[in-house]
Amino acid sequence: MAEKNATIYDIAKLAKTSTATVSRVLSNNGYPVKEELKQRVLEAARKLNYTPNLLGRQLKTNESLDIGIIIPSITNQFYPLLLLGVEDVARKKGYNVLLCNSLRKPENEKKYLSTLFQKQIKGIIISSITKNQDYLKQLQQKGLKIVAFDQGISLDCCKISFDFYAGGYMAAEHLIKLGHRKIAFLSAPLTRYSRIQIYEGFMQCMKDNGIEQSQDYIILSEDEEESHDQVYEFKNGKYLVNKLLGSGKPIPTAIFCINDMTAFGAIQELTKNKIYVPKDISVMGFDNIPTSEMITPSLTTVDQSAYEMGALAAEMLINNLESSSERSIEIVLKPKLVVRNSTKKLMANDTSIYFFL
Amino acid sequence: MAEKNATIYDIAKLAKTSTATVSRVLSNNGYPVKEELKQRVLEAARKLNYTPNLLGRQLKTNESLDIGIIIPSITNQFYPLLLLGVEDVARKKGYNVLLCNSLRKPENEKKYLSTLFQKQIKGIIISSITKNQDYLKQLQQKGLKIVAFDQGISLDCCKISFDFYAGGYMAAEHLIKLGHRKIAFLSAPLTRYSRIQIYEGFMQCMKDNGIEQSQDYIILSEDEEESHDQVYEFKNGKYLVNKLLGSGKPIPTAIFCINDMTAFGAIQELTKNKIYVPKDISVMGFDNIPTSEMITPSLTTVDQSAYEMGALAAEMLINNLESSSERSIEIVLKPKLVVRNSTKKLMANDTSIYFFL
DNA sequence: GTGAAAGCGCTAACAC
DNA sequence: GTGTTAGCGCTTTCAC
Repeated sequence: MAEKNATIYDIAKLAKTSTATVSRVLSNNGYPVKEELKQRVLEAARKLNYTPNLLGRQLKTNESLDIGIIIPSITNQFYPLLLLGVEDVARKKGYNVLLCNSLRKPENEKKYLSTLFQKQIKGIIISSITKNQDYLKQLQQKGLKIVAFDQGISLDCCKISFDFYAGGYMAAEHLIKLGHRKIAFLSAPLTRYSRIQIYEGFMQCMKDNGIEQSQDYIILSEDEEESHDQVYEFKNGKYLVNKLLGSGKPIPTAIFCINDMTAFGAIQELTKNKIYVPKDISVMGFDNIPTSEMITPSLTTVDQSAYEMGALAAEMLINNLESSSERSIEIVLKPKLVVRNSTKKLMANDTSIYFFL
Repeated sequence: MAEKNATIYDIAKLAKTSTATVSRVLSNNGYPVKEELKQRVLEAARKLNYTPNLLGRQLKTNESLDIGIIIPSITNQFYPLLLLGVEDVARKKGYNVLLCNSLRKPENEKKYLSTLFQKQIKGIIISSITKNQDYLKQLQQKGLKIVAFDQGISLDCCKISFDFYAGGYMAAEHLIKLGHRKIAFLSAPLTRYSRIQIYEGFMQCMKDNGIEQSQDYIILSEDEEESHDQVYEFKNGKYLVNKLLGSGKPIPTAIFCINDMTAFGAIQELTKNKIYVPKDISVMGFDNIPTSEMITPSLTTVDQSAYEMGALAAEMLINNLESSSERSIEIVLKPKLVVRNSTKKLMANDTSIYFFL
C-alpha cells in the first residue's frame, strides 16, 4: 500500500532539472526561475503526487513554525478558551500550536518541555506548576523563548498575568454595593498565588468599607486539589457550604466563591438545603467560564478574559520569536465584573434571616 | 545567548570515540558497548549539556511517536474529555498527541491534515467535518492510518462510533416510564447523522409505547450552527423554548433536548417564564458533559462516554500503527442513562397544566 | 537562471 | 565492540 513518497530528487529527475531548482520552485521563495522550467517542475510534482517532508527542511534551516503550550489541564474550562486565543493568533501568523497537558504533575511538565525542545521548537507558552524553575531556565539559556502566564513564576521572561487582587476587591465591592455585609468567602486552601491575591483583595475591600470580616465566614477546605478530579472544585463548593451551614453561625446574606466551579457546587448544595439563590442568598464566582452563563440562575462573576490572555501570550511569543528581542515584558490584565442573576440587592428584612441547623 | 547545541559529533570528539558509538549509547537500544566507553560518552554528553535533535533521528529512521487528532473545537465541552482519553493512552504507550481544531471549517481541516502529514505523522484520529473524503483517502493511500469517530464518514477505515439511535430511544423510554406522554423534542436542524439517529430512536420509542408524537412537539431551529459561537446550542435552547411556548399549544410535561447545552438554555428560559424544572416540567439532555452535573437541578441525560471513546480510539490507532494490520474495524459504543434531578415522575394532576402565553 | 555539491543531526549497514 | 561512511529530504552557497 504505502508507496514510497516522492522527494524533490524524483521531481528533478522527472522534470529533467536539478534538486536546487525544484526546491526553489516549491519553496516559493521568490528566487527567479524561468517560467517554463517552473511549470515543468510543478507539473512533475503534481504527477508524482508530491508532499514535502518538513523534517528535511527543518533540519536544514533550523527554523520552526511550531510553538508549544503547556497547561495544567484542558478539562478545566478556563483553558480551552485560552487555547482558542493562542490558536487564532498562531493560525493568523502561520504557526502551529502543540498542546501539552501537565495534569499538574511536575514530571509530566518536564517531559513535555524536553520533548518540545528536542523537536526544535523555539518558543513556548507555559503555566508552570513546578516550583523549581531550573530546567526552564536551562532551556531558556539554550535559546528557548518563554511566555509565562502564571504569577508564581520567578523566571525572568515575558509574562502575561492577571490582577487577581483587583478581582477580589471588585467582587467584594459589588456585593457590598448591593447592601451585603455578611459575606462568606469560600475557597480551597490559600496555597496558590491567585487564591491568596483574590483573598487579600476581598479582605481589603471589606476593610475599606468598614466591615470587619468574621473568621467564621472564611471557609476553607483542608485538602489540596487532586490532580485528576475534574470536578474537585465543584465538590469542594458543596463541602464548603455544608461546613458553613453546619457551623451554627447565622447564615450570611452573600457568598463569594474563589472560582465559578466552587460557586456551582455551593448553589447546588444551598438549593438542596432549601436556601434559594438569589432569593435567600447571593452567590458570586470568579473566572467567568462558559458554564457560568448557562446555569440557572446565571452566575455573577469576575471575568478573567481567558481568550484575550491566550491571544496576547501568542502575540508576545511570536513577536519575540521574529524580532529575537531579549526584552522581558509583563502584561497585567484587569478584571471585569460580570453581573448576572445570582446576586441581588439585599432587602431590609433579609438581614434578619437566621438559620440554625 | 543561544549557544549552539551540541551534537553527537561533539560528544564523539570529546569522548574520543565515533558518532556511531555515541548514537548507540544515547539511543539506548541495547547495542553492546563496553561499560567504560559508555560512561565516557555519557559523561561527555552531560558535560556538553547535550539535547538530542529529534528531527535528525526521525529523518533517518522515518518513524514517528506522534499521533494527530483533529476535532471541530476544543471549546465544545465534549472534546476535552475525549482528548484526555486519547492522551492518557498515548502517554502510556510513549506517544505524543498533536491537537488540531478545525473550527468546523473544511479548509482548516485540510490544512491541518496536510501539515500533520508533512510532519511525517503516521496516524491520526479524526472527527471530520468535510463532506468530500477524497483528500483523506489520498493520505490513507500514502500510508496514513486513520481512526474516525464520526459516523457520517464513508471512508473505509477504523471507526469508533456511538449508538445514537439507542440513546434517543433510551431517553424517550426514561421519560415515558416516568409517566410522560406529552414530550417535546427540541433540536437544531436535523442535518447531522447523530441528530437524525437520536431523533429516530426517540420517535421509535414513542411509537412502540403507543404514543403518537404530535408535530407540534417537534421543535427545530431553522439556522445551522455558526462555527465560532461557543454557546450556539445554549442560545438555541432558549430560542426553541420560546418557540414552543409561543405556539399556543398546551405545554408538554417533558422536554427532550438534542444535547446538554440545548437543555441548559431550555431550562433557563423555562425558569424565566416561571415554569420550574423539574416541578412543572421534566427536561432531559444528551451527552453528559461535565456541566450537566453542576447545574441546579442537575441534568438527567444520556452519557456518550467521551473519555472512553478517546481512549479506545487511541488504543486502536496505536495498535494499528505498531502491528501495521490493514483490518478496518468499527467499535460501536452504547449509551448509558444518567438519571439526575431534572426529570421526575409525572403526578396525576400535572397533565392538566395548560399555559397559554 | 541553473546545477553541483555540501551538510543540517542522526542511525545503521558494513567493515574490521 | 568499535569506527567509517552513506544517506534520510531538504536548502543554499558557490560556480558557471
